[in-house]
Amino acid sequence: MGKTPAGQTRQQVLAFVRQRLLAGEPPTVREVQHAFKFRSPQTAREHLEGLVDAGMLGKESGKSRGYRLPATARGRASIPQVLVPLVGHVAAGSPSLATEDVDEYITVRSRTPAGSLFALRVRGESMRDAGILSGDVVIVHRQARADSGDIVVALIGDEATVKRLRVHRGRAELHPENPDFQPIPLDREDARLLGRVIEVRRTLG
Amino acid sequence: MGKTPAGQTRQQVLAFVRQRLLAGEPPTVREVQHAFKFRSPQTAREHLEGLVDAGMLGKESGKSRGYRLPATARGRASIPQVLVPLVGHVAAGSPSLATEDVDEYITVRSRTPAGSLFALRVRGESMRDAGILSGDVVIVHRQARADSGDIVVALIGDEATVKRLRVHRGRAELHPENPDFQPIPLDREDARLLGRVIEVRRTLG
DNA sequence: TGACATACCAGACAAAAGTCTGGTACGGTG
DNA sequence: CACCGTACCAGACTTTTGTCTGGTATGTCA
Repeated sequence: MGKTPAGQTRQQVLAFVRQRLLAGEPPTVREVQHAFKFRSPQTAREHLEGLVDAGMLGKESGKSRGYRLPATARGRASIPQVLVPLVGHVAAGSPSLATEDVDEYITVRSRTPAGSLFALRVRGESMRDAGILSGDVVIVHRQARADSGDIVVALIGDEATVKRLRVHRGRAELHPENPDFQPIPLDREDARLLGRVIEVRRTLG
Repeated sequence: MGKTPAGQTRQQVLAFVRQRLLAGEPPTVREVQHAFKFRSPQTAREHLEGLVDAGMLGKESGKSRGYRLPATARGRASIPQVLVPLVGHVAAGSPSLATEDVDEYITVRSRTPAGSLFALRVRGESMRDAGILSGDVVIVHRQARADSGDIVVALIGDEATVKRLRVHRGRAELHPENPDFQPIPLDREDARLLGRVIEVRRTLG
């Protein structure tokens, strides 16, 4: 019936599927069918399989909602975007996601797997001279070790704090970047390194 | 059988589902079942539905792979994301995109239409005390006017510069936030306000 | 003109996945 | 102790979804 010019519908199908995939909701064949008012799921399937054959879509065959972004576009060209939880409170116990209350998710461009990143809102002015102000959001890569000079997040007792790590005469210390604050030795019993700050973000009015 | 302490498995199920959702691949009930080696899909379902009842998960009932992030987490996430061009060089002529060379695009969460935003890499230390360092990326909302106190981007001659706008005795001035630099009056012939900085980003190592 | 490709449809089958009924086992609690 | 709630299981039903077979219509190109 209403035949469209060659390749035109296909591009629109690709755009539709891509959008859904980026939203985290892979569409079904029939969802594509209805979005384009096809009267047969097969029509949608032909477009989808065509895009897969052309390498413009990936697919997990047989599984429901199995169409994916192509492996090429994910691995090579651009740095993938991951959703990072902004945790309002870092629990003293486990560094796992489950025990922290998540306020919202932030999109970060990183090659790091999503699970190993979290975001934290900074309180206080102790890192002022490093350009990290109160209210800023820091993206943190979970890691138990860091190099001297790295800006890190550590758990002191029950509180998460952002400082610069300095290894001074073989002893690790957390150095604030503000002359009003004092360094904190990291070898305390109740101190633990949570991760390294890989990005800082600040929103202005 | 292997009964686990109350609520423990549930938290792990939540972590599992959340991770899958963030990866853009919502799991099926049976995928959860197998991930936790339950012998009945119903067991997985009970945990999932429990998490939905507790408001920790959302769900599109009946549909396959229908579990979602809870509405609370999505509410803010639903602020649209726009792709903002990171311009390497701000042309002296027009403030339009076409004449600027775009290095890459950055994802920003903003209700502002995409066309009215651009991003710029900061050079120099003139805004050091405002927490904006050399190499930082600022997201700028194009606007010809701004309030006193706003951090703005202005074109001075052929060069874009980031400063704080101060209206001082009726005269607009661009104030650096670094005592080593001098304020610049904005009423010069070759000066023009490009926009207001709405976000600052810094990537560390 | 015929061979071929694209775009689409009808209707069905089969696998995947959501859902339900009815259970067992264990721990706490009045 | 009986009672309730949590954690789990077996097995089946139903819907959703992927897939297939066999078609029509239209355009291109030798």
